[in-house]
Amino acid sequence: MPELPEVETIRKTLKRFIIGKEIEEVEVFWPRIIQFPEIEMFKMNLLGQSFTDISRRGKFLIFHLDEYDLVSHLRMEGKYSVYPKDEPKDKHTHVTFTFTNGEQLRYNDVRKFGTMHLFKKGTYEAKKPIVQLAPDPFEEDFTLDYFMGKLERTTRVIKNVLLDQTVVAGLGNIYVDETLFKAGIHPEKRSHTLTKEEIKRIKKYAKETLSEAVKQGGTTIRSYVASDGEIGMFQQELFVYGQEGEPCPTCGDEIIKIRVSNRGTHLCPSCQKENRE
DNA sequence: TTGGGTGTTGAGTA
DNA sequence: ATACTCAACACCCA
Repeated sequence: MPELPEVETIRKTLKRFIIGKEIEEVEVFWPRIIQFPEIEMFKMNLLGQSFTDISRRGKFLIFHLDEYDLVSHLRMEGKYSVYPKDEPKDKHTHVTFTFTNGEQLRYNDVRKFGTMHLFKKGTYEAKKPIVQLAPDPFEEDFTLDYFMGKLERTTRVIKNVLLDQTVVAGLGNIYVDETLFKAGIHPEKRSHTLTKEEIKRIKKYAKETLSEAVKQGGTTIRSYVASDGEIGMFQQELFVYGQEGEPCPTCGDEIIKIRVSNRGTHLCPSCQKENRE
């Protein structure tokens, strides 16, 4: 499900529901989701803790509590929402945090791929999975020099490099395709062959695409909803993702779908040529 | 009915 | 270093 814009939307909406709420019980129905520490310690550490804030790094949500930080990745279908605790749970609710006020924060994940790590406050940045995460396009240290340095040193195809969260955080399959379309670059172009101007365009359009999508509350293709139940609206502004067979908004040629490293990849064959002079 | 595809990522293997 | 396959899991659709 979520890439940076969806995670950011969830962060903003969920904040309103949980800040200041104190946890009195934690239940885990699918143990794999809890990566660290082991389950009993995870539950025990959270008892009596109150949520103070939610932040985001790339596609990770970071829940800040009094003495701990909870690092959560939604992978394909993870969702959070708050209910009265006696409302019946849906069959895909795998972790619940019950508050002292009778409400309950629920983690719902149809495919059960999501992960949670709980660390002592202030230590998560130095630990996996956050430690190896690159800056996202909104962060100050995502500079042109940094980005060029990364792209020059690899022969991999550009689409794969942009999906690599240790190069740039936050982009997934939708926003990589949109970014490369706007930049006029073929997704299978080798990273080290890109010119400085092309790299500048990728950097600019990655940021622009993500920020427009945040403004629209994310993209809802299938299942994504924010924590208040609202769907995203950015799908109306997609140029290539899911648009195979439609005319390119720039040149009118047909948008095609190919496979790049086994990921569905959408592009305009006229605007994004593999070898351009 | 079945198999291929889905907004993600990590491990294992050459 | 890179590429490829598989795995985690459930659902949808042709």
